Amino acid sequence: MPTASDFERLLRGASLRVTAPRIAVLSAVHGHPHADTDSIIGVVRQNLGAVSHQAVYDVLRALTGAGLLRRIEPQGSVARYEARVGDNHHHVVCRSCGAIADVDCSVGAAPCLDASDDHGFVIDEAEVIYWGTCPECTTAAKSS
Amino acid sequence: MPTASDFERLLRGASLRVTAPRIAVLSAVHGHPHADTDSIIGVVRQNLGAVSHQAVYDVLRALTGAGLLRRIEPQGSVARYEARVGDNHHHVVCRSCGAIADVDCSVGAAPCLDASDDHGFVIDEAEVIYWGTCPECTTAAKSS
DNA sequence: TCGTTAACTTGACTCACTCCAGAAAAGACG
DNA sequence: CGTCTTTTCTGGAGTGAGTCAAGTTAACGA
Repeated sequence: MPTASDFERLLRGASLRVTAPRIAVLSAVHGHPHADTDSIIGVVRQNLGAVSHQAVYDVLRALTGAGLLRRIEPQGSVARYEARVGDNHHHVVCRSCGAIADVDCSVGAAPCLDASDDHGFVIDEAEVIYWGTCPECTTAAKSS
Repeated sequence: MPTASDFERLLRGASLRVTAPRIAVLSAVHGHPHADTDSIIGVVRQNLGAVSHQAVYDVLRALTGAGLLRRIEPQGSVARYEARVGDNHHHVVCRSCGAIADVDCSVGAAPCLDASDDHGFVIDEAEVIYWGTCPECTTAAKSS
């Protein structure tokens, strides 16, 4: 778990101003991967007291734009954020409870980066989402 | 392009009642792949006259549930529907204009279906979204 | 043709997210 | 340190895709 000064360095590295809400948001996302915006707001408020939801939305967008955070939004779910960036990992989503887990790239590096027929598109990223059932829900389904 | 009776057969095959709105929605999605809900409502109304948006939402959900349609919703876009189902194809999305194109599975069959570490999840589907720039936007960017 | 049950209509409502204008704070520069 | 400029934060109103609920209508099997 990085410290506040680590986050400060991150922000400065991205030439972003260092503010308490930003540190708090970074910290919240590091501590709660795949949290939705609402939970993040909750965590930030626990640490800082009153912070407008607007500020959190702003910060999340700024940090996402700067590449410090990654935004993921599986179907049927609200936007979620995570702090693991730059390592091209993917996600498994539970169809039943919506839980999300990280998955590293399966087939070596950049498995599916080449589409068979790209229609002339210039492709720069392949995003993979695995759909399935998480251990808890699998167990629950069996026992019912 | 399938005919109305083809759609009727599809519906009966899924043990769904055959109604005008359903035929119209199926037809609209076949004719306009990757259309968003609003456009679908527009097309359906052109063919049928007044249809409540609720009905279209309902039909879309019923047909998606029955596997007759597939719902896709890339980040930052509203839900879109397409009629190609069961052939495990994927999509390229243009970052700039949001255009969507179909892409067949690149690496033979079910390329990325196995995650390296599945955290105990039972995975049944891998969804791949390629992000890039479509030909039009690439050209536009160059000439500017 | 009749009854059951699924589907459709209408209209209100929710909720994530955005827009706006003004106040406040951060960083730059002398 | 003090001032100036720029960016960020606050609070509140607004937007829009999608959902809920109750009542009516129509499909389809008997």
